[in-house]
Amino acid sequence: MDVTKKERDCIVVIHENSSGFPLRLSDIASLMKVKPSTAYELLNRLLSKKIITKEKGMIMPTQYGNRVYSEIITAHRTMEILLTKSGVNRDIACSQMEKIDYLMDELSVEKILKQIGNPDKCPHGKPVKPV
Amino acid sequence: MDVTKKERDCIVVIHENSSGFPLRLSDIASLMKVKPSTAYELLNRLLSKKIITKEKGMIMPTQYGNRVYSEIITAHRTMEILLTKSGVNRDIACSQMEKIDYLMDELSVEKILKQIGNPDKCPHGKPVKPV
DNA sequence: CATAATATTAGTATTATACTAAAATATTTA
DNA sequence: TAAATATTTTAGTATAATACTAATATTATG
Repeated sequence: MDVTKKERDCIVVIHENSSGFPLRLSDIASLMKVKPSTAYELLNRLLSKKIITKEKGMIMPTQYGNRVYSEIITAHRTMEILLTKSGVNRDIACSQMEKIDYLMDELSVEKILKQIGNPDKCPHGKPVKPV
Repeated sequence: MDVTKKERDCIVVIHENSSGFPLRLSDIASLMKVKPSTAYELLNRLLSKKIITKEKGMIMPTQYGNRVYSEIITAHRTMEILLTKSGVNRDIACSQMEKIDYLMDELSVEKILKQIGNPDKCPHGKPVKPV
C-alpha cells in the first residue's frame, strides 16, 4: 500500500458514499470538490494501482481497495482512540489523524490496538475494523 | 510550521550534525545524499521559511528553526515511546515516526506526553525535549 | 596568483495536484 | 428516435516539490 494524501481522501470518500449504488466520476468530483478532469486523473491513478474498478461509469473499490481502505481506517481509528485517551478532543484527534493515518504501518497499528485492549469502536462510535 | 518531508529531513540533519562548527551546503548535500544543486534548492526553501540562515557559506538554524526542530523531535520521541510501550520495536517505531512526526500537532503531542507521564527520554535514551 | 573546492545558475525531468476548454460519449426526454 | 442535456475524456497549461547534469561563478588554500 502506497498512496498519496489525495488518493487516501478519494478512497475514503468512495467508501463512505457507496451505500446502495456505486458512485460515478461526477459524484466523486463534487464530493472531493474538484473539477471532473482532476477527479479523472486521480481515479486513473487509483485504477492503475488496482484500488478501484470502473464499469460503465460506475466506480467501485476492488477487494484490494477494500483492504487498503480498511488499513487506513483502522490506523485512523486506533490512533483516534489513543489520542482521546490522552485527553485530545475527538474531532481534533480525527483531523489530526486524517493527515497521517495512510502513512502508518499496519503492524505498529495492530500492536497499539492490542495494547489498548482491542476496542471495537472509535470515539465517534465507528468500528475500528470496518468490513 | 509547515514543512515537507525533505525539509524535515534536512532540518534534522542540520541539527544532528552541527556539534561544534556549522555545516555548509556541501556537507548537507552529502549527509542528505543529494547533489549540491538539489541541496541548494532545499536550503533555499528553508531560508525563505526562515528556518535557517546562511552567512559566508555557514548554515545555521534560526531560533524559529530550533523551535521547528524541537517540535518535530518531541513529536517523534513522544510517539516512539508510545509505540514501544505498545510493544513495537524501537527501531521500527523510529522509522515509522520519521514518516509522520513533522505532520503532528504540537498540542496533541503535548497531551500524549502528559498522559504517558512526561518521560524525559525516548527509547533510545535521547531527550524528548531537545534544547 | 593559481588551483582546488564550493556554490550558484540554467536547463531538464518526474510526480502529484488542479485548472480551462474542447471533444467525445452517454443518457434522458420530448 | 432525434435533440437536448449530462458526463467523461482529452489536450493543454500551471505550480510545487524533488532531483539531476553541466556550466559558471565564487571562495579558499597552497
